[in-house]
Amino acid sequence: MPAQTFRKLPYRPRDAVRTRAGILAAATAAFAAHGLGGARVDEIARGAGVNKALLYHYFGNKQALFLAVLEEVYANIRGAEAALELETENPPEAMERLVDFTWEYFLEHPEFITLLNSENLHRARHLKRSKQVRALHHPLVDRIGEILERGIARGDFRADVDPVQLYISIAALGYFYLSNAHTLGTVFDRDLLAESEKEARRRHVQDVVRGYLRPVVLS
Amino acid sequence: MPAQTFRKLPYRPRDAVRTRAGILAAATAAFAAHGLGGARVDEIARGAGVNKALLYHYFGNKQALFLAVLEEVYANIRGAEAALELETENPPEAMERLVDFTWEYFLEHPEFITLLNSENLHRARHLKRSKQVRALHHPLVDRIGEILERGIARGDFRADVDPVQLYISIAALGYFYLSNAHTLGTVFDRDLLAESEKEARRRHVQDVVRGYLRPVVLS
Amino acid sequence: MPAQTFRKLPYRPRDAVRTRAGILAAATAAFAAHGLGGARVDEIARGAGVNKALLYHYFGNKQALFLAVLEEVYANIRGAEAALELETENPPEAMERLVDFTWEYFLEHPEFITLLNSENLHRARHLKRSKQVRALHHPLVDRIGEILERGIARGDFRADVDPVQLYISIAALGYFYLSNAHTLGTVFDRDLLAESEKEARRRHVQDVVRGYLRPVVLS
Amino acid sequence: MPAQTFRKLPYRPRDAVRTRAGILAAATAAFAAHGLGGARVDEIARGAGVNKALLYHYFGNKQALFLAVLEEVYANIRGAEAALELETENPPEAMERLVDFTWEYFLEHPEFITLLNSENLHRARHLKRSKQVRALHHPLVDRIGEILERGIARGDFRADVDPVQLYISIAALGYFYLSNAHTLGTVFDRDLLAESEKEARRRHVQDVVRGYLRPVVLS
DNA sequence: CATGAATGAGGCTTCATTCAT
DNA sequence: TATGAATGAAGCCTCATTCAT
Repeated sequence: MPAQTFRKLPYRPRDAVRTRAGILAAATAAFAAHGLGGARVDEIARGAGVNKALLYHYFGNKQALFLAVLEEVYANIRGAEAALELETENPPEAMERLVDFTWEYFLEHPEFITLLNSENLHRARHLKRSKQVRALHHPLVDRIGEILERGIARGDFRADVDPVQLYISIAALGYFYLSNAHTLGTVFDRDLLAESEKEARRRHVQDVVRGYLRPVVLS
Repeated sequence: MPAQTFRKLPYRPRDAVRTRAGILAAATAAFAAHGLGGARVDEIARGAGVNKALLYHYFGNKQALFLAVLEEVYANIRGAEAALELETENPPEAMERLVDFTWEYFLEHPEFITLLNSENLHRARHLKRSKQVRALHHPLVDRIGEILERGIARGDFRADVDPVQLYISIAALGYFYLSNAHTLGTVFDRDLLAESEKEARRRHVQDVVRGYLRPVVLS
Repeated sequence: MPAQTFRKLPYRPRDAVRTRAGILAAATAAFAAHGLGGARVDEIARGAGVNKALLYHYFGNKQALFLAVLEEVYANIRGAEAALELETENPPEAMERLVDFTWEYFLEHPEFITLLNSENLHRARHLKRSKQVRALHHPLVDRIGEILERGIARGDFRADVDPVQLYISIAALGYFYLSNAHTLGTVFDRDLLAESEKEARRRHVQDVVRGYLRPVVLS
Repeated sequence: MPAQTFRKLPYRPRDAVRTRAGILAAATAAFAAHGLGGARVDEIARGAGVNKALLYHYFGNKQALFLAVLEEVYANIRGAEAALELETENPPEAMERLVDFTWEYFLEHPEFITLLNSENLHRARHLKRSKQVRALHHPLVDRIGEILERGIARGDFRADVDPVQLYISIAALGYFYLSNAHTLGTVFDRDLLAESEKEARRRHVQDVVRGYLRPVVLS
């Protein structure tokens, strides 16, 4: 009840930047929890502590707001990723770091998963309109390519690896597990989100990627 | 089954069964296309060529209908899977068959993916109520376990593999690619659903699984 | 309060034709009173004693409902007009009847005027989509043409009259007076809608039309 | 008018007058295009290049702004009319000039028509509050009365003409044609706003007024 | 078994207007 | 004088569901 007190009293920010960010945050939460169609504009406005009309003033409509959210979460993950130290002497270690980062990012940002699922249900209709998002991903592919090259040169990795395929697989192994944890947990009767299970999955994913990348030995 | 039957015209028995199946088919299509929240009861009824009230008569409400759809698609995939010949002499080949089957099933049954995504958005709320679905999955885990055992015994596979983790990974590598093809295709600027790309993915998935399962060689 | 009683109790018609007509009537009243933009769907539904959703079920949207109203009022005026006995021996008398009818119709159907004004504000956007309305007006032009021909032949009328221009003038003299009675009354400080004034206008319109149609005498 | 004036930059005096006029012009355009209810305060402010709050500062509210617009357009038409040279030796010529002026004014000021229609939809609620508008119209009636008197005295005109009725008819013949051009054009399948049609209408209106005013000849 | 008619609740969006500076 | 930020009220429309036959 104190929160209310703060919101009701003269805490109307009148700070466009902060208000906009607040709306975006509330929208991210709502879209993540219920999907684009399931989220309620009313709830978002309430969550941001503003009037619905203001939301429309800033973002135009629900779909544009959804796109803004998508662009932000993409910028966030790629931003965090960019901060990784991957240009190490040791390509397998770099790869391990990338795998760990990806798994942990999904784990700590469940909204990323639901948001992308929702966008895919709509066949990426919104994202396709984005002008920034493509550019965000070139560096990622380049960096993975460089790690692979160095690793192949050193004999750490097998030679025939497509960086995009590899990245999709790294993501897939974590994303699918988390995205579908509820149905998988139900049908396999196993609490996949228990801490120990999550740690087991992390190791499994590392194993799969490492195992796959091992050079092929001819007997 | 008196005179009425004749007076009221083509009242073939089993109509009820067929009508029910028609509704289920229309519902599958609608839920797959738009998700649970996005599908319209009106559209389902129209698609099945029946009155909305009849749909309620048969299934009670939208959510129960959704669960019926889920149960059906799970039964379908597990049924097709069960028909696979995996008890071969050659465990790597059996594994390859399972991987191919899984990839191809997802490819040919895109509804399976959207339906599960939708159910996961709802944290498997409906599926948890199902009494049949769990039983459906025991054989799957058992069979994978058997293949692994035989393969390990023969030195085909590494020794530390959890069948459930493995199955989740096999599914993940295909499912995520297809489920997120639209966003991935957009951000990587690549048509992941082109025939050649799909075939490349199939090979990649095989490579990953085979690579992972290779016994660990100590130098 | 008895009306309510009837509406609230099992007087849900379940008679599609009657319900539809009721909605149309309520819509006519509302659009006439407030224009297309000013009328409220809520008010229309309440006026018809039905739920808003039903209105959308029958008419699709507000604009389609507006068009349905327009088509109905046009059909009504042209229908009433068609019932006039104009094929008399005496063309001036026929003309007089048409003038009187037109004036009185506008007087007794003020909704016709506001509806058309509203549609003209929208540049006839809705009416242009109508398939029926054009056909409705051919007979009118033909009949006026015939009266004129006979009158000219008999020396009752001047010779150079375009039937469409004439009809527009006959309508104009009454329509504008009634349509703009409020502003005209205000600026000229005169109650143009008093009974005596209306009767005076009727005579004036007859005078103008008769005066105009008189054959031109060369001195 | 101290230092501030120089510090705050181009604060020309009389800006207020110009700003007000700009708002009025934008409002006239918007109300003419969409009616009172259909016009958007936002659009008016944008059109005037000012902040919405300023508009409220100057005019109080939308309805008061609408009244201001009405008063201006009435002042404009009566002002232009007053500049006509009607006190000629030749009453029929004076009448012809008035008819031409009226027609042409409507033609060149379509906003006048839509604004009055909108005000009449509201039963002249705003205009009735105006203190200036009534006074504006006395001279008009007087002048028409004088022309009529002189013409009757000279035997140019019939004797029983009410100046207000006559003016209303002169206005009606042009106003209704233009106001309802879209619906009339649609139902009669004729482009009433083509240049040739407009010129034909002008001549027709002149014919009707002249024909009506001709003295009644007793055979 | 099957249907057409009807509805309550709620969703997205718009808009005139006011506030704080 | 002028502004950008913010809002309450309401408008159009949709949707899952029920009723009466």
